[in-house]
Amino acid sequence: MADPMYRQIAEDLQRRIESGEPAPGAQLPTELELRERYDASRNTVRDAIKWLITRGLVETRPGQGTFVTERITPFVSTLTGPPEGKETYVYLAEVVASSRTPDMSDPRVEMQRATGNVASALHIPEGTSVVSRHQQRFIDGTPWSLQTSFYPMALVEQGATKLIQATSIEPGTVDYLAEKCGIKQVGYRDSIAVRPPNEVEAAFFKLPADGRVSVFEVYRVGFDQDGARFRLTVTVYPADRNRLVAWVGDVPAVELED
Amino acid sequence: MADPMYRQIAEDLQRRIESGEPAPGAQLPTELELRERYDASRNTVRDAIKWLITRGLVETRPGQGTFVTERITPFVSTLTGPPEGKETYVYLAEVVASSRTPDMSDPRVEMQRATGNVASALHIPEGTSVVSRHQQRFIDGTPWSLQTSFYPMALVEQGATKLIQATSIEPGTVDYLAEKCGIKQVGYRDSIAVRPPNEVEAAFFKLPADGRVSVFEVYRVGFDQDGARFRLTVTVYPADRNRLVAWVGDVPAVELED
DNA sequence: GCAAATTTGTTCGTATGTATT
DNA sequence: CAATACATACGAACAAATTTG
Repeated sequence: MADPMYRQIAEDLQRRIESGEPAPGAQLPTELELRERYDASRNTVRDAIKWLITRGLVETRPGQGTFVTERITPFVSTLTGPPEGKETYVYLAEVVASSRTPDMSDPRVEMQRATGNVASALHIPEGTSVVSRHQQRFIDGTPWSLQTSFYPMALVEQGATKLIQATSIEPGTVDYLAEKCGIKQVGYRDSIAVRPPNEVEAAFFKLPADGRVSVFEVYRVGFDQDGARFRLTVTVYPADRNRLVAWVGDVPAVELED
Repeated sequence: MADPMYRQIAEDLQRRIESGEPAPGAQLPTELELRERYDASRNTVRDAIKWLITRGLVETRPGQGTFVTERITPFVSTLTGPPEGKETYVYLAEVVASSRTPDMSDPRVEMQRATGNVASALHIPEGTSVVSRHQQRFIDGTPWSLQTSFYPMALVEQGATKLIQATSIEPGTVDYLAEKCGIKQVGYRDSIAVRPPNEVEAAFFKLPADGRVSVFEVYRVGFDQDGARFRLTVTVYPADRNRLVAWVGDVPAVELED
């Protein structure tokens, strides 16, 4: 008398899937067939399938059936780079092979008052005016990440007026701020957390509506030559198709591996 | 005619929880009470609660009720440090306050043949003999991470015999290998992924059995002065109570914030 | 383009088991 | 031991999405 029946069914299916039969992409027997095979009710079979869904082993498509999930070759983003560097580097099998590059939408620019998270990350009082620049980023058409950068409004007053224009800043915001305000980024710090996606994120990344796939949330704070914080960038990556890399010291170039 | 009823119930409850009523830790009305409030069946109410569980908003305790989950103050681990550095640094509110330190079990040492992941990370052929050293790590009694390091058996043959003893190597394995084999770690690379926990991990970290809370998996490969890979460390952290930090360039010491 | 068949999604009702107080 | 509350399991019906004829 060990596990409940739905767990036993789920574990039997899991063993079969992990042994490669049915293979990734292939369809499982229908709920009615499984009901007969395991001599259980359809609801119990559905509980077993739900358990497998939560673990990412299968996915269901209404009107079609239940399928073994296929492994995605992940995008690899490197967090570490030159302190004065512009953006996060990305390596991925397809990019390397076909020299495709990330693509991003024009920014949506908003004036906001700094709320708790933003204020404490930038070390400014809550309610301080900030500019937020929000972009959707794609790789080869696939939604890759959502990025929002926050800058104190004071920078705009110091001449960095492009910050409040809804166009990309070339060759990069860090260079632009150095030129306009004399702010040089001498370092940055990333803080990485994992959480379930909100509705906007789930829709953009086309994540399953059940909130099973979580997202990486990377807070990057930029420091200038005076040790002051002048920029916060929050980047959200779906955890099912992304991998982050950080390195220290003397290491060879990144290849693709585990 | 928008969402199904269980979603509407879930979203109503979510709004209430996010507005702070009921507060974290407090109990929700029982399933039977909710059944009456929303004029739905108990099963539909349970579907709504399942949806909230998946998103980490509530948890159920058999015989007691359904409760709003409490936020955990996370452990913060810093990935970046000196290349020749020994271990990952940890900062956390309680540790800083009461100067508590991480605590780890004696290693479980095994001789293994390198499988796919290990072999490709260490750039050795599959089947090569390796030593694995597995440790459980706690902070103030709380399960914090599971760590397994893999070393090519060749290092043992070169004199690093402590690798196959089931005791901690003080002051650190990196120092020990420098002394015994002349291998100096000049850099390392971390690769961070997120996945659902396996059964061992779920049990050790006391994660909910439904696989909802995922884990960080950090692969750290150490490189020596010849650019060769001599060590792979795989560390697994439960994502609900951990946060990773990486920094580049000149940044002030870490404080606790978002 | 439409209708039928197939398959999963939602909702109800009911009964019994198990954990906690 | 009894009461309470969640967990599991069954059966049934209809809805919604998709494919097929």
